[in-house]
Amino acid sequence: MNPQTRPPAIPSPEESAFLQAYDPQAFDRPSVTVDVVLLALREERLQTLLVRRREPPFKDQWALPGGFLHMHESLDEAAARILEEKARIRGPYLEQLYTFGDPKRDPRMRILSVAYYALVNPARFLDPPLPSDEIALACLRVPWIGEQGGPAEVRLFPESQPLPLAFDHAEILDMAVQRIRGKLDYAPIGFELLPPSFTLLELQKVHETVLGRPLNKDSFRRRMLATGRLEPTGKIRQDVGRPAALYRYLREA
Amino acid sequence: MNPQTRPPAIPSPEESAFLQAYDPQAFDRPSVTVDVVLLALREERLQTLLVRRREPPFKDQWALPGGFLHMHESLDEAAARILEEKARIRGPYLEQLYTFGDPKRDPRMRILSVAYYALVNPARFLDPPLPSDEIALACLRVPWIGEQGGPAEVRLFPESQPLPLAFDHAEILDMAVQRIRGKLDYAPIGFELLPPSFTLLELQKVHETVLGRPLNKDSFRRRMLATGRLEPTGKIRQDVGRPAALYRYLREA
DNA sequence: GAAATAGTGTCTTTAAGACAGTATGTG
DNA sequence: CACATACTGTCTTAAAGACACTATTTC
Repeated sequence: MNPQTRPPAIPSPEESAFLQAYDPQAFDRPSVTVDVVLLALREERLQTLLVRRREPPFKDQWALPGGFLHMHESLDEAAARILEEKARIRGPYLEQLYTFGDPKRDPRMRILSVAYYALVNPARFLDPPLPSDEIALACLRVPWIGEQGGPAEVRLFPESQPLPLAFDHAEILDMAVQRIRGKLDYAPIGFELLPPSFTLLELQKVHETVLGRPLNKDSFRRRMLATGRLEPTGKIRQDVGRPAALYRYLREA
Repeated sequence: MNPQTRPPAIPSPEESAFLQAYDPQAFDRPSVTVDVVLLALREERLQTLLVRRREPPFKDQWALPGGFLHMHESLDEAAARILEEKARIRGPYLEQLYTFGDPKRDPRMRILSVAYYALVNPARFLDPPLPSDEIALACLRVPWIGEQGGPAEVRLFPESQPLPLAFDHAEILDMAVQRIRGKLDYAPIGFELLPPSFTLLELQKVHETVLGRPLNKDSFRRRMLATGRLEPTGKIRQDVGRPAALYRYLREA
């Protein structure tokens, strides 16, 4: 990066004087929360982490894990903190999704939500047993395929009724699924939902579950191996049928 | 907001310890601005709208057009308002880009920037003549191809020196170019930079300028016509050489 | 007619899909 | 052995790229 095109680190004396006189409370401001769509794969289903609200509005309904942005932390740090607080997950794949700012999205007051989505291997957070009354990994059913929008449905158990979500969290969830589906086509992020080593068929099942449609096995193998980012670990998974080679994902180019 | 509930500006050592332990700023609010990367195409160059800052910080430097979010408007409305205020442009293609929230991105205080990008046909805003001292359509030069990141350089004239931008606006600009390049591959948004009717070669030149690389003419024509969203207007552009059919973009599926 | 751009037809190349056939484990 | 899954090879199909050729204008 060219330093010439970047702002100077130290303000001039003139600017320092201005900064001291500045009243940061001069204007009214919205509150800012960070909400996280955590996606994980369990039992061949896409699942998402929900927490039950203990206070109005939407008391006792389910919502995405979230919290207010602290003044000293970046947005990325806030998202990571919230995931660690609510689900004890550290260092997952985490990416900013969209910022939701409808003036009426929270009935109390003006609150922006900077939404993130996280992909995680569920083995990493089965430590505190789920589900409970407070927090649950809910099943996600997305009745549409491809990248177009559509309502995602969320259930506590595969056969129970769809849950209504608090605020505009259903919309946030929709966008998270839409985003990951679109991204899966050109970025091999499916492995983020798997343990460090996995077979090609496991990776394909991940893609199929996320995309909601079957994939051609031959071309999937070819495409994945052609990326050059899958390295055989040398080990073998013996399950049923012929043993399969285990691969590891190479993050560096 | 009641100022009494806020901590004093300069806490005593004892209070500092309290503040650190209990993080009272956790419920303080950041300011929120909306900044817009306006992209237009003039003279076969990608250009972006910049305004000169009249106040510190970064006084007299160029910045993206932006402003504080009003409490009654949505983020989309704020972006549209800012574009109309700064450049008198109404109803352009406008899409949220990313939210920038580094705690130190503004030296005054904590300010989030919800960034948008807009695509517009420059014929629509040559009404107030540009450039001036206050506002300019600056040339964009992006020395990298494809969708990977890289520093975008901005100049007032094609041959002048690159301008430093205020705050983290260079980073925002980088991401806007990255986003539109990625999107061009699967969404035919090039026509947003053109007048309502255009020839296929004009559309191809737009794609080439944005992507920074030449495209195959035959396959570009085929791909565009195969989308089924280009409708011949029946009219003809006579310029030099054989006249070309003019097309209009069909927004509905 | 020369130059320039528009548009068509077709061959080659490449990637995806389909599918047969072989390999190697389990019971 | 049957069965299940892993992997290879090859044929077909569809899209992209390359390129030759014709068409229609301006000069």
